[in-house]
Amino acid sequence: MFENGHLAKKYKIKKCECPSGKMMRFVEPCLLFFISQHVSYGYELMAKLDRFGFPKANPDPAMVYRTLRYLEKEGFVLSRWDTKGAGPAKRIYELTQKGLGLLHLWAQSIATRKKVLGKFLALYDERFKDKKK
Amino acid sequence: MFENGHLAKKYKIKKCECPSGKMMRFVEPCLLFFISQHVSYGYELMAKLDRFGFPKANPDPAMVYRTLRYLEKEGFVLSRWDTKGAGPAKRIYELTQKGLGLLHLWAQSIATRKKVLGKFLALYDERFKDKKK
DNA sequence: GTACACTATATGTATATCTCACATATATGA
DNA sequence: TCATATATGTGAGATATACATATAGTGTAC
Repeated sequence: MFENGHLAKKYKIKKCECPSGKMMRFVEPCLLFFISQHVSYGYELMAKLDRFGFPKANPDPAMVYRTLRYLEKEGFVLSRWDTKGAGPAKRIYELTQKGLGLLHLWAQSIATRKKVLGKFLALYDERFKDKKK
Repeated sequence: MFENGHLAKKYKIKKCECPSGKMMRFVEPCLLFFISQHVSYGYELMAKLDRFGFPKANPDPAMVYRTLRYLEKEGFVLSRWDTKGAGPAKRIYELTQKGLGLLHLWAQSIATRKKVLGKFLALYDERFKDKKK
């Protein structure tokens, strides 16, 4: 649903036309980054994703697990099973050199994107500076 | 293809794993913003999109025209045919109040996303500050 | 007078990505 | 034993993007 209910109400936008503002495949760099900090596994990584704007309440396991398997298939991460700890077995992921490279690529890509958003907001603010309450 | 060919080369990422960093449905706010500046039409709007990172060389008409028709269907813009000028008839679009509202919603959403990207980059820079050449 | 480039709008389809719902299994405590 | 928390996954459908193609008016160079 809307993040800004009052604006939606003001302009009579009833249906959720949801300007999501989400970035495509953004889980990927997030997972790579977390793994670069410390080896980890799906369930743990999933819980960390709210730091980057993913919904804390009900995170979606589908994207996380599928992305992790994809990253391993392509050689960006390696996994091994951990059956030592309590509870069900965990699939522990660690970053490869190639995965580190992909993270660096993502970082540059994200920096570029941030600049574009900054430009949009600058022009937007300039255009509507008088109309602000 | 890659925006950063040298990094891709360095880490031997051959296939285009393309971290696109693109935001979902980003054409929509761009079109709304341009129309908010001045009434316009598809072909002209398409040419302006490179200001927000869309490829200048071969822009994709499909997204532009389909988004414009969607925006009109939902009442965010109005259109009329302009047969006066030279060349084929243009479909001129103008913003409605509802469309202005959607633009404001988008702006807030984009500001939020920019913050998230900033946080990612801050943590990334902190993590890899020593490794920078 | 016609071939070509430029302007202008639009659709068709394949692929990529996301969302939602569901399925499975292990350990732990009531 | 039954609910709950942990843990990993898949399937189907919806949505978004990418790439290709279709149609047509206008100006101009030959």
